[in-house]
Amino acid sequence: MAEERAVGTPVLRRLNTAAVLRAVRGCAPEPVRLAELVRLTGLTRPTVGQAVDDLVGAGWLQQHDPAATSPQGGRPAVRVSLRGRAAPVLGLDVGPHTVSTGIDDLAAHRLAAVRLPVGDTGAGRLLGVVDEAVGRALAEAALGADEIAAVVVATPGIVDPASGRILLAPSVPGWTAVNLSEHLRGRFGCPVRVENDANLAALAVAGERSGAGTLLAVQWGERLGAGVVIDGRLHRGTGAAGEIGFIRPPGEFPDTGDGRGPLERAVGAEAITERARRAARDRPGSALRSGRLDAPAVFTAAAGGDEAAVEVVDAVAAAFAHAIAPAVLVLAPDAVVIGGGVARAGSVLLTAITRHLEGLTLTPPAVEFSGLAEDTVLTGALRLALDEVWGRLPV
Amino acid sequence: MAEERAVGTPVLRRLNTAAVLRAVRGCAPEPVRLAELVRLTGLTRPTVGQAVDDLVGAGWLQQHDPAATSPQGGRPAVRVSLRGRAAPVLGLDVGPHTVSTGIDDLAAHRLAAVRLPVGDTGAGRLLGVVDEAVGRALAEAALGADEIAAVVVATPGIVDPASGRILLAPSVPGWTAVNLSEHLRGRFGCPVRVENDANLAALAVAGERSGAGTLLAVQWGERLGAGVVIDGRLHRGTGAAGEIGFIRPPGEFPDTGDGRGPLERAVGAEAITERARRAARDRPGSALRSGRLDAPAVFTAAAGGDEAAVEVVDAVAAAFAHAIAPAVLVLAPDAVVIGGGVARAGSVLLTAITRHLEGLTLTPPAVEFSGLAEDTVLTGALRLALDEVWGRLPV
DNA sequence: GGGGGTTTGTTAAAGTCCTTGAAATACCGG
DNA sequence: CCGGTATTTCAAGGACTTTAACAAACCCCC
Repeated sequence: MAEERAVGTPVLRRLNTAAVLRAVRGCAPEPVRLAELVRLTGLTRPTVGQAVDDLVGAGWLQQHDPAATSPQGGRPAVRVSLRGRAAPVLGLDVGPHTVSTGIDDLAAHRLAAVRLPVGDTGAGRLLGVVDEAVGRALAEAALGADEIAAVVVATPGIVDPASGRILLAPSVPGWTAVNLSEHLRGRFGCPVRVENDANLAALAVAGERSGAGTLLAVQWGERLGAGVVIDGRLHRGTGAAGEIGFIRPPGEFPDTGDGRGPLERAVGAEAITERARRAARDRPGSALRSGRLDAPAVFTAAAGGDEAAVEVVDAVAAAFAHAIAPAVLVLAPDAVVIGGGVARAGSVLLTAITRHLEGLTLTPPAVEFSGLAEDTVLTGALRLALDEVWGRLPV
Repeated sequence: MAEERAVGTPVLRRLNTAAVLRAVRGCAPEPVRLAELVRLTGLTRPTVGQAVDDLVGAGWLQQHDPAATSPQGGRPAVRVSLRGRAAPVLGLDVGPHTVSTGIDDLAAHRLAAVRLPVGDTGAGRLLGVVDEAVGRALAEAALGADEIAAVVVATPGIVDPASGRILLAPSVPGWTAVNLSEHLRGRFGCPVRVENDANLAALAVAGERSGAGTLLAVQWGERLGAGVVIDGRLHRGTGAAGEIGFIRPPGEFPDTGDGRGPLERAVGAEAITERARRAARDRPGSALRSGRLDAPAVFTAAAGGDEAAVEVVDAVAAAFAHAIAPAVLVLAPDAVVIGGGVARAGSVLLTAITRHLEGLTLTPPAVEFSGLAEDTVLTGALRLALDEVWGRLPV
């Protein structure tokens, strides 16, 4: 049955202490006056005082000198702020070419950031690079592995929610055989969560926007992935949610044998280049025939009005819009945010996608580019780790 | 900022009383011994006693005679149960042909059920039928309109979550002009919520299954709609979530001018009949040429091995699978449950859809028929209304 | 330099609630 | 009529928050 927890008076203390801690977090990174906390939490002065004493004692908060800033005449206020090092979290983005890791403190301050290239692909080698990146980051933050409060790892492929095992990762050969979460759990004494990279990127994108609402965040580069964030929380479904790369768009796109999905073969960065190459063949005057031909070049040419490039962009936008339209109809997201390499395409692609989606959906979502840079996935991993820590407020 | 509620000792009482009430609900409709509640809630005897006294005083619980059932030797236990009439809820399913209404008590006991046909279509007339159905149901349950604690109305079309206005309802001409929620709010003193009918059906289907997980519940008849339920909660998105009828499947399906979406024109019950008619034309021996030709007949013929019928069913299944595959990839639901008229098709359709989905998705969901009967939508409306009441436990 | 004003911190008493443990109650079977 | 059993009732004790009054520290201004 619904085994409810017994509720005695001590629970009140827990609740109030947690409320105070959250209030302090809401003001981070600024130190807060206790009187301000009274106003924020609605609790009374003695209660807040008690809670703050407890939190300082447990290492969650640090007291500041009353010396600084005395705004109005009156007794100098005690000011407290988050003691970030109380529960630092580690994020890890394991990609086929690069391993990025970062350490954030409780207040989301970056304590360390390390990025290492992966020379030759190979799962065993990758694990070594992961270890080295983690070691360097810990050294940079001057922390021991046992001090880390939560670890979140981003990896391509599908992750089993329960075990953290990687079930499918076409882009890293042999990667599914490695039990990454097991490996890291041995090194850290805290929960280690492995999550799909596109999902974490979605979380990062959602963090940039307002909390509520539904978001479909697409990562669009050579490969395509997406994450669904509903009211600030990641939607995982049975585990493989957001795998838009395997949507089958109209038309035939032969299997490339490298594990890519149909949509990736149709509108991935490489496919865009290939489309442009074919389009340029029939257009002697096209800008696509001169200079280096890659996806950015196609978008630049389209922005300049080059007919062949515009056609390519429109075809790509149409294929993408048709592919995601059913999902947009079912989810009715507030926005579709596009990140990854293609996000640097400029507005040509955006407007085309918007136009096509308008004809295919009932309440067309806003279509936007993500403003986040290369470390989107890492940001999302750290964000999820922080959420995890804040979720189990161990006051 | 995060305006936290002040937490004093009285809050404890609220919490515990609510826990007791939930525990009683968990045992409904059976009366519960107080000692049992102590075990269920983990609270102590005096606390439970206090809470029960409060709840009986407020009318939420009713005490039973100790006369009945004395299982073991010992002092007869005080037994309490939900006083259903404390907060009855009213559900309303407004369809183009029928208006159904029902009243449930707190324990989800049906107190009244009224179903009225709508003679001629027309928004004004429909409103009159709604009023009559509500009036009859109230009379049947011997309740006044002011005693109802929550009202949920199911309507076709897209509903604005904020105002409750109907934004788009192709199947009922003029229906968007009627402010249904305003009309009912004038009659009831409680919250009135208007919700898309397919969404409510989804909620009902989810209620039949275990609580957690992601569910895509499709209503498949002349028209197609769906609802998304995630961990027991309805996903609305911007308001139009689940409108799968407007997915555009491959192939051309001319606009019929009655507001139907492309997928409805491709695989709706009527489209199935039309497909069968065309298939039968070329097959002199087909079972489809004899007898009445409608969707059930097609499925029956396919189950019997009729070649033309099998082809039709397979084509329909393929179109449906292709249409929802992108949504399945993005959502990764545990199950796709199909209700509505087509759900009585038998397993021919199911297996065909399952087969096609397996090739189109990474983690194919279970595809099932809903076991619920005609009043699925009404059940969902009542369920949501009850959730609403239980959500704002006004202890 | 001293007093008023202001803001904040401190402390003790009171109130509310939950818990503990012992005693009382009510029914059964023999 | 008497133990046995399960439940209820009652009173004392402990934990927490609140209220309210008081003390501290700083500013400004005369």
